[in-house]
Amino acid sequence: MTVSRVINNTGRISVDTRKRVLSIMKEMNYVPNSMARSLVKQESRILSLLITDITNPFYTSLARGAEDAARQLGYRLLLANSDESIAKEKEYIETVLSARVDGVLFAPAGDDSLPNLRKLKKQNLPLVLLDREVPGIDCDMVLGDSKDGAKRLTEHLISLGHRRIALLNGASTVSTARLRREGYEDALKLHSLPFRSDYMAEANYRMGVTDTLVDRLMQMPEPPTALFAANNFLALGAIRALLNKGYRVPEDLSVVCFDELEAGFVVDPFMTVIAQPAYEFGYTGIQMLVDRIQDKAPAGWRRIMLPSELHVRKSSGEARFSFFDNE
Amino acid sequence: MTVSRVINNTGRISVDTRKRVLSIMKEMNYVPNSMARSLVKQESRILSLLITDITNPFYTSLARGAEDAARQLGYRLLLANSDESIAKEKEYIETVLSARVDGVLFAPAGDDSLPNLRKLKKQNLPLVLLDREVPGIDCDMVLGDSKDGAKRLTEHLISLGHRRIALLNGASTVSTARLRREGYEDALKLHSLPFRSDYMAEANYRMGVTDTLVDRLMQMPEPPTALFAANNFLALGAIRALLNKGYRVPEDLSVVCFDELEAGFVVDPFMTVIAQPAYEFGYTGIQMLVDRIQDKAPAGWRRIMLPSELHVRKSSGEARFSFFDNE
DNA sequence: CTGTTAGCGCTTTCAT
DNA sequence: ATGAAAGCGCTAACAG
Repeated sequence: MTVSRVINNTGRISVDTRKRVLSIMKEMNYVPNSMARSLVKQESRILSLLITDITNPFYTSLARGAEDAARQLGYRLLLANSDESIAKEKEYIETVLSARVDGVLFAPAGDDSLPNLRKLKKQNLPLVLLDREVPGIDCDMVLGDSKDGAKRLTEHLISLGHRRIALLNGASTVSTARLRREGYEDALKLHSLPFRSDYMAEANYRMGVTDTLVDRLMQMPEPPTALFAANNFLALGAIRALLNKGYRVPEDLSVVCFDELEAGFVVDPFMTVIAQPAYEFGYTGIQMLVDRIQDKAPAGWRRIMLPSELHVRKSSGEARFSFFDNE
Repeated sequence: MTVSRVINNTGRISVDTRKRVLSIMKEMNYVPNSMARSLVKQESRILSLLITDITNPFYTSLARGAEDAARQLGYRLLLANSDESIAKEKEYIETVLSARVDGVLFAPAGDDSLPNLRKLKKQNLPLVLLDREVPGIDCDMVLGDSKDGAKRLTEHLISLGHRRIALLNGASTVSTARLRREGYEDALKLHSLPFRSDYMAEANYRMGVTDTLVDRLMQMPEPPTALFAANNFLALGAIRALLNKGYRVPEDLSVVCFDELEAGFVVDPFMTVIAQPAYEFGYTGIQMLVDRIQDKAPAGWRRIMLPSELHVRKSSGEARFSFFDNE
C-alpha cells in the first residue's frame, strides 16, 4: 500500500495521506516487520560479531567498538560468544547463515575454526577475521602485532635483569599463541639467552591455569624469575596460583602479560602489560566489513595490524642475583 | 515442497527421497532462511537480552547465564548494550519489536525507562525485568535484595568500629540505588548513628567518580572513615581517585561495595563486597521468560529475589579512633 | 508418501 | 499521488 511509502519516506505522498497513515499507525501500535522487509529486499542490515570470551575485558571493549561503528553506519549488531569452543562456533555459523545477516565479524577459537570459516565463505558472506589468523582462510583481518608485543614484553624483563623467563602460552592451535612464542624466542636469541622448553607451559586462554602448573615451574632446580603470560587471564590465573602457594609478585616472580585488565588494574595499577587497542579492533573491523558489503573495499584482502603499547607497572621488578645465574 | 519436510523431520518421507534431498542440499550449499520461516510461523525462537553495561563483570556473567539457559531451551539470544542510556534503549526497543523476537530480558537504565517498557508491553511481548524495578511496570522480575545487602555491608563497617560512613550511590532514578540507600540508612538507624546528607554522593553506575567528589568527602572537617559504594565500578572509581590523591585503602578509608569484581579481585582478593549471583540472574530470567512464552507460567507476575553473599576482604579495616568520635 | 494452494508482511514494478 | 499485482522463502492445510 501507500503505507510502505510513508514508512520509508519514499515516493510522492500528499501531506494529508501521510498524516492519516501516521495517526492510524500510532493508533493500532503498528510496528513494521523487519523480517518481511529483509525477505524481499534480500538484506537485513544486521551484522554479527562472534567473540571467544565475553568475560574478558579485551573482548568486551572490542564489542563496544564494534557496536559503536555498526550503529554509526546504520547496522544492527548481533553479539555472540563462543567460549573458545569450536562446537559453539559451528552452531553460531548455522544461525547467522540462516538469519541472513549482511556480514560477520569473527574472532575464531583457533586453527580448527577452518571448516566453520570455509562454510561461511562458501556462502559468500562478507567476513572479517579478528585478533587471530586461521591458516587456509583469506579474508580481511584486524590483528595485533603479537610477535612484536611479545618481543617487547620479553625484552622488558631482560632489561630488568631476568635471565630465566618462563612462557605461559595459549594453545598452539591459536595463531596469537604461536606468534607470541616466536616473539619471546626472538628476544631470548637477541640477548643470547637459551630457549628452555621446560620453561614453557600451555593452557587455555580462558583462565585455565592450575596450581599444579605453577608448582612445576617454581619447584624446578632453577626456577624462573619471571613469567610472560600470553594473555591477561592467563596472568591472573598464574598470579592467583602463586599467591595460593605463598609466593609474592613481583618479589618471587615477575609477571607480565598481553592485554589490559581494566577493572583489575584500577584498584592499584599492577600488571605490566602490552595493551592492545581493543575498542579499535571492533571499530575497525566493522568499518572493513561494511566497506566490503557496500563494495567500497579494494579488490585484495586487507590486513590491518593495530599497534600496541607497553605499560610498565608493578608486577615486574628487578631480578635478584642468585648463584644459578651466570652473568 | 518435500524439502521442508526433510528439513524439519516432519511427516512421512521415504528414505530414498530424504537422501536425495539431503545430497542436493549439500551440493548447492543450501541454508534454510529462518526469516521466511519465522514470517509464516509467527515465531522467531529468538530471545533478546539488554544489559546496561557490557563492560561490567556483573552483566557479562549475567549474559553468560542467559546464553546458557537460552541455548538449553532451544532459543537464540540477541545481546545488546544500552550504556545506561534511555535513548539507546529506545532504539533497541524498535529493533526487537520489528525483529519480532519471542521475548525480552531487560535490565532497565532506570525509572525513565518507563515509556520504553510500556511500548514493549503494549505489543504484548513477554518481558522479564532484570536487576532493577521500574515503578509503573508490572511484569516478571529477577532481582537481588539491594536493601538487605546494603544493610549487611553497612553493618559490617559499623562492626569494624566505623561511625562516619559515606555512601557513594548510583542515580536515585535507579531502584537499586534507592534501596541500597534505604538499607544503608536502616543500618545507621539500628545502631543509633545519625544520617548525614553531607556523607552522601551520587554518580553514574558506569564509573562516573571524579577526584573532585572524593576530595569533597575527604576534606570535610569530619571526613568519613569508611565508604559504601553502591556498585563495583563506583568503588573502583573511588579507589582510583583516592590513590591519585595519596590516600590508602583501607588505612585512610575503608571501602566496600555491591557486586563482585571478577578479574580485579583475583590478583589479590581485595574488595569487601556483597556478591550477587550474576549468572543466575541471567539464567533464571531466561527460564521465566520461556515459561511465559510457552504459557507455562502462573497467572500472576513472579518476582524472584536472589540471595547475595557478604565477602569480607582487605578493603575494609578497623576504624581508628580520633577525637571526633563520641563513642 | 508427495505435491498443490495459499498466505505470512513487506517491496518492487507497473498501472492509473 | 495512489493502487494492484507479483513474489521474497517458507510452512499449514489439504489433496492426491
